[in-house]
Amino acid sequence: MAVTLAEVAAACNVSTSTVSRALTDPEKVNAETRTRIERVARQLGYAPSRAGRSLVSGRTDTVGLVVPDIANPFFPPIIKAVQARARDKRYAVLIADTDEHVADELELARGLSRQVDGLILASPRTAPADLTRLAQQLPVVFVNREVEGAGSVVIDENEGMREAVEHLVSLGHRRITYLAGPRRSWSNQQRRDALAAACEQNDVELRELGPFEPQIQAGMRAADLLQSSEVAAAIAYDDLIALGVMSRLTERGLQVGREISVIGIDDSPLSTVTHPMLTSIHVPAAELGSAAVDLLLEQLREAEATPTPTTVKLETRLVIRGSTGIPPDNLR
Amino acid sequence: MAVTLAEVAAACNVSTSTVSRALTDPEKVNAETRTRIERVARQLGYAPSRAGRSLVSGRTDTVGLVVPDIANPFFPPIIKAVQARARDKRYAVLIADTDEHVADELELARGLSRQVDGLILASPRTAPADLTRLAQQLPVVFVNREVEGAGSVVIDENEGMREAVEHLVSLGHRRITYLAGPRRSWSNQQRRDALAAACEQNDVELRELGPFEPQIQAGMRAADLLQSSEVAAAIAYDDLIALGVMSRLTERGLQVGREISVIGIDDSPLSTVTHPMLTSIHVPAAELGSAAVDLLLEQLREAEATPTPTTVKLETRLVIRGSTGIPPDNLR
DNA sequence: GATGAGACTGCCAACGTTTGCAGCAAGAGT
DNA sequence: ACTCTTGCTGCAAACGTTGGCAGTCTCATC
Repeated sequence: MAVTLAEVAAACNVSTSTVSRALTDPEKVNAETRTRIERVARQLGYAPSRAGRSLVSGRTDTVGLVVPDIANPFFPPIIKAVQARARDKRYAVLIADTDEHVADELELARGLSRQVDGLILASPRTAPADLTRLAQQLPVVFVNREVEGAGSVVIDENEGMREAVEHLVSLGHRRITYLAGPRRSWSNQQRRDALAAACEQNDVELRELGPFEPQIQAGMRAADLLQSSEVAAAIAYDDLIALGVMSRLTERGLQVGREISVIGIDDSPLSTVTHPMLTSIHVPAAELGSAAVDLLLEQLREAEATPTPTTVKLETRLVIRGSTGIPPDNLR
Repeated sequence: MAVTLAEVAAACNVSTSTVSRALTDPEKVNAETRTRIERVARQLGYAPSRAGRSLVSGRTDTVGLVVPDIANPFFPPIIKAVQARARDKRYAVLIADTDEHVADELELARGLSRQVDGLILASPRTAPADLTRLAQQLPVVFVNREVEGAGSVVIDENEGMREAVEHLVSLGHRRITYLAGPRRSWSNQQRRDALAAACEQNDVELRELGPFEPQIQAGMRAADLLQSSEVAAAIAYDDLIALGVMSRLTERGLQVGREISVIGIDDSPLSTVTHPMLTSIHVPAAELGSAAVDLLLEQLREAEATPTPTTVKLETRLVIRGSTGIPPDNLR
């Protein structure tokens, strides 16, 4: 079917080994034969069989990527960055979507682990022990989560949160509601802690509603709860929740950015489609993705040597748009 | 490293062939030995090597999926459906994103073609001849595009467009502007034709602006052009353009749904986050994805026999929300 | 002219799986 | 007692690639 080394070899009157070397280890073979082989190979449309190669090398030149929800606009930029970086390094990417189903996460990762050299898990919600065990079986890099004994790329929410709280305070807010993400989510913990610290420091009262799934629908539900409270400023676990909140509040006749302020996290492309546009804490999604690939490939290179579990931390910052403003007098 | 057939065989005192048969062709081996082998295999955590298997079978049990832009909310539902259906059938999915870069499309597809059994190309913009040639080299199914000699899954925009035009007419509109998609896009042609036919039938004047890339930014640009025209109703090539239009118009103080009506196509999840919510022509994205997989696997089964290039056509319908309304008196 | 070095190249085994063929034992039919 | 079937199992080849090892040839050196 496809052109094999043997056919190229026959056409050149050399052995398969020579052809193999000519194409992968150019300086090991006579310049003249090499160019001849290269020409014939190109002419015949030769492409190495990945199966044959990986059988002997033990590698697959493929990395796996597990995300909770491709439809969540936070992830596509990460996915794109992962693919781009992987492609640069001649790796293919297998993607699995768990559909926010925590139970499938580990199963999908295990399934993938048979056909990849390493794994990138984005925002996993599986129990720490299981993740550590997984990381012992093959190189794994976690995005948005720190795991014992494995590499990870995380964001530091503190700066962004501090800016967000200071922004609200400067507008006159003294009370903030946190619209929490999934209960067992690692990044929900991080964000909540960062927000609590920032509130403490600025003498702001912090309340909490939730948990909510990172979906627009959940945000709409959150809006109703929020509206019946006495708080005029909300910071949501992510943009989707924030957008759901905005959508629902607007629908109910409230003016977001005047009567109530909403801040999201992720600064996804969607932040700019609503009116008013969503004030959001920017997360460097693309960097998250490419850093994860770099870290993973590093681990692959070191192989069995020292796994050196590194954590890369990326900064966040507030992007102010129209969804935040001065609170009404009665809620200052 | 990983557990192999040979190890299981040794542990069971049988040959590798027997183990292989026991696990893939159960009725070919004695019931007793089979259960013993199955037990040991599970115990040892045996998992077949995909490389070994595909070397002899010639298959990879993987399908490729090429999309123009993961970040475009139209595609995630398709991707999810493809993955889900493929997983059911024990296939893995390799995804490639062309970033709307037409030139990369074919290159990515070719690269993928070496490691997959078949390919699904979503909304390709490559020239027909190249696509036909690609389809001759391996099984390919096209989504949102009909290609000579290859299977495809497309949508029939006619019904949805008819409903959209009738909806606008019933509100009092006599003029509609089409915000065109990319010039060489097959589905742009389809949509434009369907719209033209519907306008003709309803005695509506049709104008056109564009072309625009399917991105929110482009929609914003479209909004300014639209606003300076004398038309109070627009149907956009897709939801992203429509959302960009709405966002920009709202920003400039116009009331979408009153002073101007906007209709999108795709009915993506985003349609409900804006205010007013976007009236959109619903496209069955999930069905598009699973139908594509079904069609592709069918082609794989038939193998070299008869490629039988089938076209599956899915229906569209209008979903009325808040972005459409009665036109102002001076623009009736 | 013998020796050694160096540059290329070919042979062959190995990777893990599947599968056609042959072997074997046990039982059925004559 | 003989052959024939039937049911099960093992042998060995094949898939395409890589890489260690050894072989050949050329050329310089003494």
